[in-house]
Amino acid sequence: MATHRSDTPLYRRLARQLQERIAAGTYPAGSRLPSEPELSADFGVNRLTVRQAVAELERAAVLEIRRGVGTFVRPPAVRVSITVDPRSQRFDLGSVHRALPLDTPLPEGTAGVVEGDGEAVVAAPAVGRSAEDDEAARQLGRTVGELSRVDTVIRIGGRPRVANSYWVPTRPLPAELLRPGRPGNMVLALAGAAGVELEYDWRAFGAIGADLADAELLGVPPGTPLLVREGVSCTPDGTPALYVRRRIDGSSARFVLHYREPGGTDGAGGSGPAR
Amino acid sequence: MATHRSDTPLYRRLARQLQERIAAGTYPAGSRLPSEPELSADFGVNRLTVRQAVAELERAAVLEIRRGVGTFVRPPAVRVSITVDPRSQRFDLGSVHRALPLDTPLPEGTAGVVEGDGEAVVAAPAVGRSAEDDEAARQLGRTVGELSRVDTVIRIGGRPRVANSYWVPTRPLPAELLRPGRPGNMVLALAGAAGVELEYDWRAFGAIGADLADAELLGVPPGTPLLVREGVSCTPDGTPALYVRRRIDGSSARFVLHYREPGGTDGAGGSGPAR
DNA sequence: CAGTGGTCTAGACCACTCT
DNA sequence: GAGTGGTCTAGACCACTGC
Repeated sequence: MATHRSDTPLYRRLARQLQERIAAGTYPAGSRLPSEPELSADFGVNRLTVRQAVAELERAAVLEIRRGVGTFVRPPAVRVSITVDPRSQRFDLGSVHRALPLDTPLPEGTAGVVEGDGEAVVAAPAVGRSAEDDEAARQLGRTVGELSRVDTVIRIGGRPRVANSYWVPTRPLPAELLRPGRPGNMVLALAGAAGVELEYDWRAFGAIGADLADAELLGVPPGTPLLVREGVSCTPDGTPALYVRRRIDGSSARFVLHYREPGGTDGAGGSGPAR
Repeated sequence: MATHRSDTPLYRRLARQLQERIAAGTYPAGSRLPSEPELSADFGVNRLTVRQAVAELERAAVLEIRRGVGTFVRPPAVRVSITVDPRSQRFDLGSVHRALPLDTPLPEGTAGVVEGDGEAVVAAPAVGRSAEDDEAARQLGRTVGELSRVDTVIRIGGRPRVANSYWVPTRPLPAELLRPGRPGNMVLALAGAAGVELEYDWRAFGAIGADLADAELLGVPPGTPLLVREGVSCTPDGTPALYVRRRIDGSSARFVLHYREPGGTDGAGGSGPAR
């Protein structure tokens, strides 16, 4: 292994070999890889080099590492679909979408709604000089001093899956609304507090690695790919009234937008994303 | 540093300290961090521990590492907005959106459309037994044997930014259409080859770390957070006719969906996402 | 308890960038 | 050439998991 001449680093060649073995079925989905000391001996490289290769494949969602247990080949993704209604500011949470054939058993922890699910306030931080606060002020056409902010977390299937930050040009907000732990749909609560109706202006989708704060909120390692959905909602007369920024654990959830009416011909035999 | 008792690992405490210094302005945006040996000496930890902390902050898009030069505090993101028209299958590429105050200078390499921009074929792989191929077959309600596949890359601002895979139940496809390097909008070409019109059925957004193949195509390190946009388009009678899967470098581009008509009141003084 | 992955150190050599 | 980050090794100790 170490004798093989190449300009690509050893750990990446090792990662490629592991991925090839997975694709070839040598390590089938769900199976345990040889332990790090074993791989280290088999390939004749240091254990740290093995770890570097394994870490890359873990970030690419090819492997799943369970501390004290072993490293496993990830089965095909099963993710929560979050279906968005463009009219109301409402999600349809908890619909489980299986991305692969129907005979794949559901992994544990991906089932439907459980106790404690839903949205809850985690903090109401002062709107200061963070880059996010400045961005919110810009998007709403206000100064940071005019804004209030609320941070929430949405739990699905018992796990925190979405971290949210809301900025509104309403100050002060009712204290009850900001109480940590307060449950309930925050968009509706904010619209109610401001006494306005809200309509989508625009929404944008991006992807970023979890920073240290989001990693803690969502219970994932820093750097985990997060789906970021941000946007502005307006009152019916077009005044920007809400800037939202949501961070979603990318490996466990996805946003689905439907363009055709439900009940139409489904050529895939009902196997499309849950609605 | 090393004497400080805590159950959080040393490298993460170091990462947190670095992030605090960045937030506090000790290391301003765009500035160079002390070199790894310097940080190693300053904090009294091994260089590998420093590297672990820096690597986390790099994946979280807080730092940018330039080999042989140094490690820098990332300036506020400037990203290409990809605006989607829900009717046609068309993008509006190349519109640059600045996420932060307007006096921030544009970094190099983020300007408008340059030579070589646009979509080009990179491969027409056989539709075999990969997990993606199976998923495409399932979504289109076909067997893998009935499908053709084309992979393309879209370049914006001179850099590859979007990797695409298309599956269609048309076989064989015209050889000219599959020629590596062939430029032009692939959705339109595929619709033309099949002699049909295409409408959106659904689109889903997710986030995932780049696997080894996508990392090479996009010129980013494996594990880089990618925005994944996938979906099915139908013919007007509702027959699934195209499954698309796009992977977009999350740090440099985002998808924008507009819900209000253009020309309406823009309370933010025209500072919203490019249209 | 044995085995797994997680962290940390010390030291070495290399490839790259800029001057 | 000097300084930067990139890779790799050897060895150690720890925390977690499951039997």
